Amino acid sequence: MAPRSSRVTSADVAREAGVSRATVSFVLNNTRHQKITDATRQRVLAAAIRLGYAPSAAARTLRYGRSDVVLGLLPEWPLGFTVGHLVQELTVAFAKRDLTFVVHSGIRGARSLSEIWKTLTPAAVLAFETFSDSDATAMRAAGTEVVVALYDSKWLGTGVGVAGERAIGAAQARHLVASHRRLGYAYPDDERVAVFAELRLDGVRGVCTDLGLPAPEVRAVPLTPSVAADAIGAWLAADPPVTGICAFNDEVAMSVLAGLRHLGLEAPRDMAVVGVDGTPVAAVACPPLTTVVQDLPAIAEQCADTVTAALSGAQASDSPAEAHIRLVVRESA
Amino acid sequence: MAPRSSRVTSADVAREAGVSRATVSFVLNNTRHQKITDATRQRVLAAAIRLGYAPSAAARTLRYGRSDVVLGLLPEWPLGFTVGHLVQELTVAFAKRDLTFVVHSGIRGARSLSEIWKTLTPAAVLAFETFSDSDATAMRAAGTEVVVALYDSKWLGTGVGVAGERAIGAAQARHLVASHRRLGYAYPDDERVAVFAELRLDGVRGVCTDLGLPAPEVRAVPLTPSVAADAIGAWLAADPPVTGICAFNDEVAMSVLAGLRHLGLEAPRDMAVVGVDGTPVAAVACPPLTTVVQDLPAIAEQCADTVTAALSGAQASDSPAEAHIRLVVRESA
DNA sequence: CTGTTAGCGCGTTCAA
DNA sequence: TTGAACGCGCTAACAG
Repeated sequence: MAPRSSRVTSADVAREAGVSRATVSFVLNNTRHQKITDATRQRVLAAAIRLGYAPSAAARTLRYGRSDVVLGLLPEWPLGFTVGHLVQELTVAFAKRDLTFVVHSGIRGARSLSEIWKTLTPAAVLAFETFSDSDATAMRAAGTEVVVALYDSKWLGTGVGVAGERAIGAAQARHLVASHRRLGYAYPDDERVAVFAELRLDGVRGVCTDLGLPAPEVRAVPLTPSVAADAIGAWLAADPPVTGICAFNDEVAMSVLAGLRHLGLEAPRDMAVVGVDGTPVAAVACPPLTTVVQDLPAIAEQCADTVTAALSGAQASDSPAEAHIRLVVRESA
Repeated sequence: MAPRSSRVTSADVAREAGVSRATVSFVLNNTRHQKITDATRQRVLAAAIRLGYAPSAAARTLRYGRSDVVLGLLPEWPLGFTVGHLVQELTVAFAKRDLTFVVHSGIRGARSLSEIWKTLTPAAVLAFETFSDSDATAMRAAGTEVVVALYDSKWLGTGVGVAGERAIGAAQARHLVASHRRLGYAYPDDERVAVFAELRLDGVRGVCTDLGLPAPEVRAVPLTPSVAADAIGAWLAADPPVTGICAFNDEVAMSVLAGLRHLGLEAPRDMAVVGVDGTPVAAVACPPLTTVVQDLPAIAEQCADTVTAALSGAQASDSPAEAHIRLVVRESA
């Protein structure tokens, strides 16, 4: 590592304003129960601006034990529209609460979890996937207060995470059961998203059970039209045939649509398909895709609430998962 | 801010191993020209492990003047598959070089740029969009060595950024001119990606000019089939008709395909379309989309090389933009 | 040759 | 309002 470069420090400001470093600190942090003359305050503020003073976050972090960073740990699976959007909303939500949200991709080959939080000393860690107990313990020991895995049953919130995913599957199923007696589930061809897929599938199963319908017929549907066509053939060959498909997400749903075209069939006439995510392309699918969208700004707000509450030792209130979910009905179902 | 919690420090390790804190530091950093007995070394290492010692990054950063963080500043526009993938590859590339790559979304409503780098004291900042000179100056003054805007003409590399985007447009055009005399450019319906769109369009223009063909006919194509159909109508009504379309990206390309279906037309018979990005859905488009993909791992490596070179005061070598681009030919063109 | 002492970097805060 | 000390790791200079 190279040596540091010049920097304006609080000592420089103190010298410029003719006061002590302590006074500079008091003024800049509006410390209560420390009476500072208005004249002194102005002198310090002016000096700070004149010199372009920027407090060292490192020193602050060293002192407090943790930074104002909230670390988002992204999963290894491909990041699409939804995760990107959620990250943006989380960034805004945390900014409102004076926290800096940064994201690190937890991809294999990247740095180990411990190296990352050691580097950042975050106030809170928000992970998509579960991490080990030892990691969690170590983080807490290092000063990170909140440690949350979004898609883990340990997560407290009901509006996001586990319950939210179930509600997504349920919403798909409820739309289809109006005109289809037998549902299928188009499972993603990617091990890494299995956690999600299982939860959403669970939601579909729940609706089927509640209505006394047969359990959904699960098939993996990769993003290859010909292979998707095979899955469709099997669904339609069942007795009674499976005609309503809940797809894991819009991509998988569009693959089902491609499979239908491959067989010379048509949605929703021969088979109805519902996706998840409300990606922009879903609107230009063939036919335009009916899909379940989540209210990501609301989810982000709730996440941020939970984290800030935990940071101050309180408990945040939950909002129901259903409130965050909406069905966009287009032509595919 | 709440007070800090307990933490294992180098002093604890020193006490446990029966040596001074200096010795602990020497051992843990493999400091040259400081001979440490193997026995002592083992004792320190053992103590560190036993206690679960994790050096404070804040203290290190305070000492060195900057952290080992490389900050990626994401643009405000929607983050899709490609940016997500690039972030993953950059994370891996920087990890190889012992740097921690984190990303912050520069969305409106988020924290100001200055607050972010003050918080992180990054070794380098990698931005997708240009930032102001005052920001750049302030960052350098604060100890951040490298400050780069990827899609800015100031960027040195030829393989990524500006030159890369031009090469993408050129690749699209070169594929189409084999069988189409008049090209169209499907421009995105989003102000925020105009920087990109202009560069890619420039690449298309260049090929047309070189071959003595008319300049590409530019039309905005939103993600609405009926509106896309209008654009297609205009293209086909031209004299001679525009029959080869370079789309800004796969989404826009798929919208063009939807517009064709809307008119009862078919690609590539009535109009050929080439996308950009190689998104997974492009493979299940109707018809499957021909698209230009970038070698993101290679681009990430080159970015990381440039940054590390700059961090050590050297100059990295460039590789040509064309080497990072590949055409995936499917059915749409 | 091996290991220690001492002080720095910067903002915060207690005691005076 | 301020001097002094603290948080934690690094390293030049020095002692054994």
